[in-house]
Amino acid sequence: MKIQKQSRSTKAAAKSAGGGPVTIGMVAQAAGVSASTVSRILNGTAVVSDVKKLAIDNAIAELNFVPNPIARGLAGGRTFSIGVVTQALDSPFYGTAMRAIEDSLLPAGYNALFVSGHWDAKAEANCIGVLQSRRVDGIIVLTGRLTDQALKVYAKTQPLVVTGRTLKAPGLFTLNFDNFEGGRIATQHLIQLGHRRIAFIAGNADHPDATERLRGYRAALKAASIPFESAMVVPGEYHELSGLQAVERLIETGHRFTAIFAANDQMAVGAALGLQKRSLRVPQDVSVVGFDDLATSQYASPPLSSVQQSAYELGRLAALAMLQLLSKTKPTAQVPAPRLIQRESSGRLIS
Amino acid sequence: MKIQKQSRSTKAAAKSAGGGPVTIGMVAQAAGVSASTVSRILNGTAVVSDVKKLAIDNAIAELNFVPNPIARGLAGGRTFSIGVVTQALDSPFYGTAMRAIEDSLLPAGYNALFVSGHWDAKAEANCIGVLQSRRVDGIIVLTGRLTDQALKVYAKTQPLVVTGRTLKAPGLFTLNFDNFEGGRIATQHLIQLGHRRIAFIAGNADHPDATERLRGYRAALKAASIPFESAMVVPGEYHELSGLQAVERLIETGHRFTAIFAANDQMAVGAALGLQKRSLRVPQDVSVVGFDDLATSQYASPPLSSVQQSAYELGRLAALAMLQLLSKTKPTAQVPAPRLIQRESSGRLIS
DNA sequence: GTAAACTTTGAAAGCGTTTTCAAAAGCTAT
DNA sequence: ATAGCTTTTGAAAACGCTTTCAAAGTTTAC
Repeated sequence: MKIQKQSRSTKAAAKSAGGGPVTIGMVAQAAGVSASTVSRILNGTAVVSDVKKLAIDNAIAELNFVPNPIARGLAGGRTFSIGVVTQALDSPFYGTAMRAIEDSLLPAGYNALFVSGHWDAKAEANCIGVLQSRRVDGIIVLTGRLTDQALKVYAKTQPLVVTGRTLKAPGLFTLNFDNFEGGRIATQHLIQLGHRRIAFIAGNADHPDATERLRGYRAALKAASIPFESAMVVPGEYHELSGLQAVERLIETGHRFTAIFAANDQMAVGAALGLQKRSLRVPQDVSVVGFDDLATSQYASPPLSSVQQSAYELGRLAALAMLQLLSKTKPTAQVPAPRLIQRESSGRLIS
Repeated sequence: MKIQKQSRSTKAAAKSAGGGPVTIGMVAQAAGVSASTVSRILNGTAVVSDVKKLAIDNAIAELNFVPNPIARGLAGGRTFSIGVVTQALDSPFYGTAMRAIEDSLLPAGYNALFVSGHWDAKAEANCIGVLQSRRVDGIIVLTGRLTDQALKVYAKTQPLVVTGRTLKAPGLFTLNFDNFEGGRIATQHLIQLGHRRIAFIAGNADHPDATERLRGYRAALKAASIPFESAMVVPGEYHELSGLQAVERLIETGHRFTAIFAANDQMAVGAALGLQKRSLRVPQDVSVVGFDDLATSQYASPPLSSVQQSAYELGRLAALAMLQLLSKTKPTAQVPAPRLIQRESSGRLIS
């Protein structure tokens, strides 16, 4: 044993000279203590005498020591990384949420591992498998397709924060946006502008967000005693092209409408383009309202009225909740209520 | 030693019953070989007899064994993860590149670790530090602000793929887009449409992409014997707002122009909006051409003419080059040449 | 038939931490 | 002082893998 220690020290010294990574052993040696003690102050897992603490702090600073997260992960079971399952790495909405997550996690010493599930439950399960094999300390799922049941099972193994649904289970925290209310106020806004023939471009029916927004649309119509017409609802797929196609379909079927509410901004932008292609002016001929209030929507032509749903805030709160979950504090965050941002794409009905 | 082995086996058996993670030791035991041998076929580092290979393969399948990347990282020095330094997690252009990187890396058994440098050399250096501490096997830098010198130093430690510049060094591969040519053909396109008073909205001057695009603009003017006027060049910052502001400035200074070439699509979109706010129609009054051909640009109002620079292809090639670097093959990938995509935002000069 | 040269294999030593365990040291109360 | 606590500390084991080393087994060559 003595020999081993000797060899260790020699190697440590050699390494320090060579410039290789600094290890906890080297710090220990420099401070004249054992590695265990260094680990203890690193993790705050035990009290150490002030004099040693000082020596160690100095040694750490001097050697510029950074603990190796890989080794930490192996030994301690904590990797200080949080897995984030997003659906598309290039989504304008979730991109902002990812930025917020990174911004919030980094100061706490955590890294985010982003993987994308492509809106597919199986791919998502795969992602979670990858994240688990990488021993992430927790997982944030941005609005996926997994079943509530599956999520509850995952939550048993590690902290889980999920957006886009409401669910209660130990180790699980959900953050849900009031899509119903969002749909309602968007429609109400158009009604208040005098519109009564309001088309709705829906999202995928198997997407809970989408169905909630539709419900909001119907509720607003009902409140204004406007009869619901199923022909005014056309399916979309949350991207620009489907918004454009939806408008074509609406026009071709010959249904009159003076306003369009699209279930997200991307479809709203596509719809606006579709209208302009048919020489319909926005908002003089048709008003358009979107949903999400993407950063780019204020620069659309014309700038898009939309239901604000702050992706940044969503990401920030998700990260915060995860940190709380990890520190055994009960998260209580609440997503801000929907708010209508009126811009130039919606205007008073000109009869 | 015998005792230790005994205890290990016991624990392995217990774990297998308990449902905890399957380890290489458990596989070894099930197949009746040593852990070393299992490791060997896992990594293909040595020949093992067919009979044992079969037994091990079966055991792996049976136990559903997945090697622990953390342990692998510690022991072997390979983590099967590639760090990606992007500048903004929510950039439409780099988002697409990230998607391509993930798409290309996953099938090869690698994961991507995305971190963002926020267009700041210091933050970028920090990112690289984080990635290194996580022991990534290689780093892809998407067009950062670090100096060539710094990159060369990093390349000495681990494989490095960098986009947005041309550089030669061992362990370093660069992937550069011909921004000069892109700027040239965009301007040439406008000239061919009859425009002679073409404004240029530039990107940040400390961004090599931006200066190259400006050079291309000037070259095209020169080729057409159009004198360069510095008043026709206004600075921008690669986002929509700066494009809008640039147009305001151009109009306020009273310089006549019939076309605008913006150094990226986001500024072009902002510029189009700025023109429309002044009741200038695009393209009837002013033609607009962008750069990057973002996915959303075809849905702008009007759909934007732009210089295509495939972010997906860029990401794909970067990932591919990284895999080649890791397998000691010399990467040879080349970014496709710029191509002008003509849409409705640019039209013949109506005099 | 034996020496020399490979080939296949397992034991054991790492990789850089954390954590358990027990020893050492410092107190308190008798 | 001394027994009995509590606090601080270091040694060593553990995490799950890779890799080195050497032993055992197989060929090949004379």
